[in-house]
Amino acid sequence: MARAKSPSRHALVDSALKLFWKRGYHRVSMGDLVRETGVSRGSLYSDFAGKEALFHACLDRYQETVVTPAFGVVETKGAGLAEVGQYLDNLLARNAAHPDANTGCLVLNTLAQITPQESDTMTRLSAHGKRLHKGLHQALWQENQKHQKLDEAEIEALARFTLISIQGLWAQSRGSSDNDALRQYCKTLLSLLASRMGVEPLHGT
Amino acid sequence: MARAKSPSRHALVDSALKLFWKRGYHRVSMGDLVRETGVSRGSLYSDFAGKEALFHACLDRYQETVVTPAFGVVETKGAGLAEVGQYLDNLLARNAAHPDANTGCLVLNTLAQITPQESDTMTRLSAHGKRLHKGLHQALWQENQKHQKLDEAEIEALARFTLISIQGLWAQSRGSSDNDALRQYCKTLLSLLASRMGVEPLHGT
DNA sequence: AAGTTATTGGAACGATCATTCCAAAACAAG
DNA sequence: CTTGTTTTGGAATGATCGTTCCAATAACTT
Repeated sequence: MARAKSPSRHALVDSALKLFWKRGYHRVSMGDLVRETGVSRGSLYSDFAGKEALFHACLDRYQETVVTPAFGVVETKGAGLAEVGQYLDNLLARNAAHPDANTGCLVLNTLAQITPQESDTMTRLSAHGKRLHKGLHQALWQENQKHQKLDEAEIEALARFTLISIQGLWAQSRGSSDNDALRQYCKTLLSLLASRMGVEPLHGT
Repeated sequence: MARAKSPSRHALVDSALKLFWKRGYHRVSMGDLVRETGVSRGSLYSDFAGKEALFHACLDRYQETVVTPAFGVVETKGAGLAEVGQYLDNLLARNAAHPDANTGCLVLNTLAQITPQESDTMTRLSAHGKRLHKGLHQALWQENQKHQKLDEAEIEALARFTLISIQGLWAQSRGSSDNDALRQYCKTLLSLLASRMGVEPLHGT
């Protein structure tokens, strides 16, 4: 059972993910998906319950193939403010590599496009937010261990602040391809965090 | 010519604006607009070239009736960091007043829902961004006059930073109705700006 | 080779959408 | 009341969408 499909399941989902990412859930039709993935209509519906189920597979794959490679550095034990900076550099590099297609963040794009009624989708989106918050909190906490300048509540506030700021960064990256502005923003964010935490100013890119 | 319409033109646009704001451009049908505004299909199409033209009228009205009352305080001559704080408080109050419907910001919602092809719409959206940036820059510049701690480039960077941060705030306000988190975020943002500019910590709400 | 199973391409369906059109109703002026 | 003008409600149009269905085709198995 479950023979190998002509384009492997991962390749299929990757193609669909690319489409959803660029155009948004509602602006991708099943016809588009058939054309882009090279998989027939019938097969798509036998592999996935429908468009939404396929999209959920894409959201999961997005976590694996996009979020983890970029954000993993912040989630590693021992990560600190420097790793947050690495993560931001990673974002900037990704944006600079594709100056034409400002895709932004799939999760945030989707958040603005669906209604709270689509709760299965919503669950995945808020899980993403929790993941980022947890990682940032851990990194800031570990950084603070070195300088002992802030208490737990302040670390929590800073983590939340960083999370929301990064969301703003993503939103901005969709509207304009002005990479210098984004770079400047990241630099300011890091510098503000550093000075609040008592870290020597970083030699940023 | 141009007799008085049964619901005045402003009332019509206000109803449409409310719908677009809550559900997003693509999720509002002309049928919805007919039902909600109480204006017939025929009249809608004789008053506006189509759905997009009506939406543009809504975007303009949004500037007048939402952005200006909230952001005007930052745009007044002599405004400083305290007025930025007032603006943020205003946002929080608005969000707390409608905890059920997390509408977020109409402009940012739209930004995530349209494609760059719809350039007439895009023009209005980026005008909004320019307006906010200009107001923030002026307020920070004037604040800096009092303390003379930062140079022009740093003010510019801080203004951009604040703008993008506020965009993150809006994005966040759509996903969760956790008003405490938003309040904490605003407090952190203000506190970071204050310490960077050499302002005595504000006695926030 | 024939027989069995998986996959295909596309037709068909029902729903929804923006837009157009127009006869009937409401209204204003004479 | 009788014109002339607006406004209305809804039918008609053409397009797109997600989903279902199925005969034809391709791919394996024996």
